[in-house]
Amino acid sequence: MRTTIREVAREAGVSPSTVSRALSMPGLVNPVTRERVLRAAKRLGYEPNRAARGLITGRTGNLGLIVPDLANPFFPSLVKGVQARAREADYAVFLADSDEDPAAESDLVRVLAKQVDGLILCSPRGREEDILTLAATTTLVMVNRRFGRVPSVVFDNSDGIRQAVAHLAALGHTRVAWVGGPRTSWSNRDRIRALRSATDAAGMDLYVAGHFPPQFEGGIAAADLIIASGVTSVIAYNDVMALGLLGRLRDRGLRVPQDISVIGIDDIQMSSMSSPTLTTVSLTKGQAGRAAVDLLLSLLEQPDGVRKPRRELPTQLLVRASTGVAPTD
Amino acid sequence: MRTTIREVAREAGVSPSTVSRALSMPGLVNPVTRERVLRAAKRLGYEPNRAARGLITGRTGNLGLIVPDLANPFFPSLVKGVQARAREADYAVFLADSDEDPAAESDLVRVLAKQVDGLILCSPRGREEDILTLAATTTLVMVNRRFGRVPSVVFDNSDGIRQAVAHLAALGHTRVAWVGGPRTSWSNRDRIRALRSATDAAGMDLYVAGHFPPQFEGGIAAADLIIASGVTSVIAYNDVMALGLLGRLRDRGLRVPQDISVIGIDDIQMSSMSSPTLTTVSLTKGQAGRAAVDLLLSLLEQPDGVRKPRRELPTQLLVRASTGVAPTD
DNA sequence: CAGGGTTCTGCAATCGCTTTCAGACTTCGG
DNA sequence: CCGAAGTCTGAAAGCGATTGCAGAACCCTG
Repeated sequence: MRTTIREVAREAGVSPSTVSRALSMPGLVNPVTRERVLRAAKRLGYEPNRAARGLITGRTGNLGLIVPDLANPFFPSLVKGVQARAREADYAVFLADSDEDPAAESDLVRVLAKQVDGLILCSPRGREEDILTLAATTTLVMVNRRFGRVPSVVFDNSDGIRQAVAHLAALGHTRVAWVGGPRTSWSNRDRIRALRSATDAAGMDLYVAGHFPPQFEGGIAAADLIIASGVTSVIAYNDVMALGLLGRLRDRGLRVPQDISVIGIDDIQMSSMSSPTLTTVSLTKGQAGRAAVDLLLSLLEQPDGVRKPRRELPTQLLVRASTGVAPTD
Repeated sequence: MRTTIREVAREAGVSPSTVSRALSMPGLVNPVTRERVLRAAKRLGYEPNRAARGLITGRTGNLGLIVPDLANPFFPSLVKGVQARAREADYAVFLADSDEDPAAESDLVRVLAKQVDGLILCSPRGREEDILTLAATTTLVMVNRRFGRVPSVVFDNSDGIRQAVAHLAALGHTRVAWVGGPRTSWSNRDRIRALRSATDAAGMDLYVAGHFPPQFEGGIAAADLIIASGVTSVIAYNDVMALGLLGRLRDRGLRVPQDISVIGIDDIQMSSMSSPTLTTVSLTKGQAGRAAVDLLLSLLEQPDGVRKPRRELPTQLLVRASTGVAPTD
């Protein structure tokens, strides 16, 4: 049986109210009594029952985190960041994986929303209206997507991509291809927009190779188009796809980076282990998780008073072995 | 404001008790009234307050899942399995990542244990006594580790490793090396034991290359030892290490599998994407997650009545490109 | 039609905590 | 030395659900 507040009260020779106050609003209680209460609590190993507290305060002390696919190495890092920051703030985290299924996602959200104080949502493709409805009833922060007045944490894709393009230009490349992710993904749209303006500014030719699933297979599927297009460099929607690309390019007999340079986005662990190691736009995924929690918590404290409910995190090009000077033909 | 049971009661023209019963113990209530209640509930979008329910029933409807490192690709798969199965059973999952730190882990456990009905613990290196203490106060299932009477879900390492050794033997190998994981890891001990008996039975020489961190770097670090040992085949503690090994072997100028065959354990996504693709002992990680939840739930239902609180999941050698016939010198 | 048994429903207690309100005790200025 | 202000503490009322108990209504049998 767990010890309750009454037992602590009895042990300390005070009333339950005093125990409650001693624990959660010190200063309202005489230092001497408080000390006595605290000692009694420790002696009995007392931990307040969160359900009971939540029942009356209306807060659960829990956060919800919804990701589309934990198998995508981008997300574990994010989750770790969320985890760590939430723990520091004494919140526990409910994790749900929607398996890339928007329908499952809204179910999840509905169930989860009741049990948490706030929600962190990575839903690159969920319908905007669904999200707006949700935002109206729950405190929520979106990650990797931005629209309307919904609080969000995103990466500065433009800057990272600008760096990538500058890098390629410096290496003498004039033709670059884009291997696109899902058509409906916000990041994908954001990134290609950034890429367009960067290549325009640099006077480079851009070849866009449609939309592919954001997985290894997507990169494989794109490779032959890329080869046929005759570009000397390619930027992929994410690292996993870039790795797929790398594999298929090699199978087709091309050498990276001598024949073609490849850049990814994300900086997942594996990208420093591939051969060649992958040049990539590094995203601070853990920080994004922490930032999302921070934003969420401040939103919870002052529902309207948050001056800037949008955070944009810096990105950084990481040059590794998959990019080199453009082939001279 | 959320709708409460009283409002539903009023809407349906019955008492709160009846609403409660209609929802959670149908059969105890007249079909006609029940129908009326259900419609009222749906109309009002009623969802029972879990905290309130938990307060009286003593159950939270939550499960806790503690993993050592979400960045290790083994775990996301496990988490997904747990997730999915828990959701089916209408449980939500608290996830905590201990960052491979046993101290942090026990804190986590303490906090989490209060908020869940049961705990799934992946703690390959936690102290046995800590776990026993925990098991005494909480319903818990361990994954990937077995000792005492603590309920557990593990993989049949012996069988997988036997398959791997048989495969190597069939290819003509007579000398095999083991690249070990953490000294204190239960799986590591279990696997090397299995390997010893398999190589003995097959009359093969076994070279054990100490202990390495279970990461890519660990595999890299082991590679030179392996080369120096003169074996023609090697089995690594896990896929990530095997991939590290692959990288370093290539850098050293060895061809896989012509000069040396490499086998991993886990079957992480990346192992089918490497070059060469990795032969590996495949573990059904998702199933393990589901099995852990199943076991936990049955334990919760009948604390003592579970006939076999240990599950062992099958393993299967997956032959890919990193193994080939032994070099003839 | 009386009496016993079912079936269904409502009342009220309760889970463990927070919080309002009022009372008890101090302190202090006049 | 009295009253006002200030400081602590306790009693009690909930939060929103579940559930034991008892009463009401109905069924059936003899």
